[in-house]
Amino acid sequence: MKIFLSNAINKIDAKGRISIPASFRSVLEFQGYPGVYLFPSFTSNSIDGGGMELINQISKSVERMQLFAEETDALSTSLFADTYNLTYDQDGRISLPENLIIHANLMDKAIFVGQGRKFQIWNPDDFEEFKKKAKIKALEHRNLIGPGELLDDKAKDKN
Amino acid sequence: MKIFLSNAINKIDAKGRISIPASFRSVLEFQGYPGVYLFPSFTSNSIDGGGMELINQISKSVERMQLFAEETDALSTSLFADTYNLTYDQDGRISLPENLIIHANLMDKAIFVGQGRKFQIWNPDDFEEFKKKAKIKALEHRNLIGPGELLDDKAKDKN
DNA sequence: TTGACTCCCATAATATCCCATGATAATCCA
DNA sequence: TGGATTATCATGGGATATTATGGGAGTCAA
Repeated sequence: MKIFLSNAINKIDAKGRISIPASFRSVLEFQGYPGVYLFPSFTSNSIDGGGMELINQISKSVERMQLFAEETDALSTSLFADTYNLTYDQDGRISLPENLIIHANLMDKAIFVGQGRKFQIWNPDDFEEFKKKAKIKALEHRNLIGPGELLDDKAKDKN
Repeated sequence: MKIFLSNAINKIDAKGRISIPASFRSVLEFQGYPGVYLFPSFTSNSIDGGGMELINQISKSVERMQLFAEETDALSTSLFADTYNLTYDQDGRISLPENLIIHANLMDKAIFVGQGRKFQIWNPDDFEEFKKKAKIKALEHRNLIGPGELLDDKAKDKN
């Protein structure tokens, strides 16, 4: 298995720990390192997460942009300053930094949502909200996906 | 054999397990991995299923998109958050996630329906219902099928 | 010493492994 | 050909492994 799939609601315990879903852990470990990279999402009140491959991809895109030094600094600061590299304990749990908990409005539960290359961590209630809108948006942008794959005839007919 | 053909009604046992038809399994394994990818159909109360080829196609489409954009998050959430990669036991059985059972209204039986590149899992009663309507629609559109062509996606895409 | 963080173990729920059985389909052979 | 023997398959169930989670005890730093 090599991409982040499915979703799971896990509990944040009294010590502030939360289990990373086992299937996500196996993706992280497949990428070569038993740790996770987390940072606040740019576009929503959620946490973006991924493994080595995601961080490498981000680094490369920054390099490719060939910006002036100060611009690169500014960009990489905003990208990496709030990025945390956390290792989980032998039971697969991490303690989320206060920073991220606030950004994602987390209380006693959080949902891990697979998004392929990366995943997100949401307050379950907020995510339900987002998911409804996401589905509508996804249908609007279905042309970005190859012809005839996922959204079958009925969806296409809505054009 | 390399595409999903024919159909079979199998039982969901007391533990929630169901056998994937042997002929489907051989297609999945032909694609290189003894596991199955399932997600709720966008357009009906059924489950879409396929193997590595299906998921690779989807992944590639999303990889081409911008990493940090609302549209990307929306689309990849819709595509991956409810997609499950299940491996079957040595008897060819899987346990369906609660999520999918609810979406497809499954009780104690389910029908696997081959659709070429992918397949669907239905509540058998719902599928009968759907089939009736599909047949009527097919008759209405029979003129769209050119000589010597089958009712596959290539033919349909000509719409 | 307090609080934050690990490490380790316990537990309950669930998922998976492994073997047995009955049914059906395929093969064989006189 | 037709009847018997084998395979293959779906399914049942006991045993085992995995997972999420709770909590005790140790470590470290301020």
